[in-house]
Amino acid sequence: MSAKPDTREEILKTASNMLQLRGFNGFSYGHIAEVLGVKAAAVHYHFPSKTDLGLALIARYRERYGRWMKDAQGLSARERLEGYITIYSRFLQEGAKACPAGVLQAEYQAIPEEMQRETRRMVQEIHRWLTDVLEDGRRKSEFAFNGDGSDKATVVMATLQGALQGARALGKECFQAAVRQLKKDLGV
Amino acid sequence: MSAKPDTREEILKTASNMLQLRGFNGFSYGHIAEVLGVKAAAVHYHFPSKTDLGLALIARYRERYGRWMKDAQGLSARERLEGYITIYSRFLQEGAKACPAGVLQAEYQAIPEEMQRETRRMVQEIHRWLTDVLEDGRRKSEFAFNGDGSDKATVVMATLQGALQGARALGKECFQAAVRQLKKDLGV
DNA sequence: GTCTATAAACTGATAGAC
DNA sequence: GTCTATCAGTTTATAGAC
Repeated sequence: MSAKPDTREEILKTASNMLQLRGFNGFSYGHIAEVLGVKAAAVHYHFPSKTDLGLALIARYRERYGRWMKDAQGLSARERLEGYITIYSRFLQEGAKACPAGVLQAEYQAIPEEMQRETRRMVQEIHRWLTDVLEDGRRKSEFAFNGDGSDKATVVMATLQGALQGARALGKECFQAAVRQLKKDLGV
Repeated sequence: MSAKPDTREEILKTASNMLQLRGFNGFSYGHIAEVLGVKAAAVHYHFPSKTDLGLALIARYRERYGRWMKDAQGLSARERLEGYITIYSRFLQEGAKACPAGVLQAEYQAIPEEMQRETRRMVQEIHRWLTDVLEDGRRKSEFAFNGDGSDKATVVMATLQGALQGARALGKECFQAAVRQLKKDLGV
């Protein structure tokens, strides 16, 4: 198995990297093709339009988040939060990648409408999940914070997203600093 | 006065809007020219290369921040923080604009090296200023928070930046929610 | 000094070769 | 089914008109 080159998967991997490093409008079919050693038109075979490629990327991110959330279901709120943070921490290790949702939101007005819609869905899904984790954790005294759980989820998401981007200008320590503070603010 | 059309200033205004709404790679000289009712090449007269335009934009943002910080010097830490938040709040009102630094960091690897450097300077400047405000405020018991002032500044910047972007997917309330939580976490 | 006509390179996309 | 040759439109940039 895995003997098949599976160009489609290679395209998605390459495009995902470029999206997180350069933004959706920061790479072209030509860039992807160059990495894979094919012509740009070969990429068009697998993803006819760039919108198709973008939608496939978002769908992939959503699937992964979904699978991950399902796997984490049994864990304590604290462990789930820890795991969530680890996802972002890994992005940083993989060469200062930003959060996909963050990148897409940053250039929101410059991506196709369908991608805007799917981006919204992805973000809303994560926000709902995180709200639940935080409120559950507070009920069980794993976390301590004031105010709405939904508000706190907004802060946590925004902070991790922003800190990942901030790491480009302030260095990687920026992200660890943000995580430290976030935890302090959650009484962890 | 102000009889002169001052194309240069019009270009900067238009480009600034587009940068905050669409990202640096999300607009072209053609887009700007269309808004101003001239040809794309006319824009090249004022800013020979797109890098020149980008650098002028960042310089402009830095000047404004600098002037604003100077004007705020006499104020209490709490007032300075409030003013800082208002800057972002205004971005949101002006049609869901994102923070310039946030946008540039999001597509960091896809902007010219000189712009990366100037972006870093801008972010570091703001970070230093905010660290000072937070530590000063804590000394004078205007704020209450644990940990390093620099860490806290990282969180505040990242959160506002992230929340402004998050407003695209979660709605404008997202930003107010983040501000509410930030203030709670500062004991304000 | 200011802008337009024009070119060279790139980008997204189609038609057709293997 | 998979990929290459090729095209039309855009984007950045230059040379030259007013």
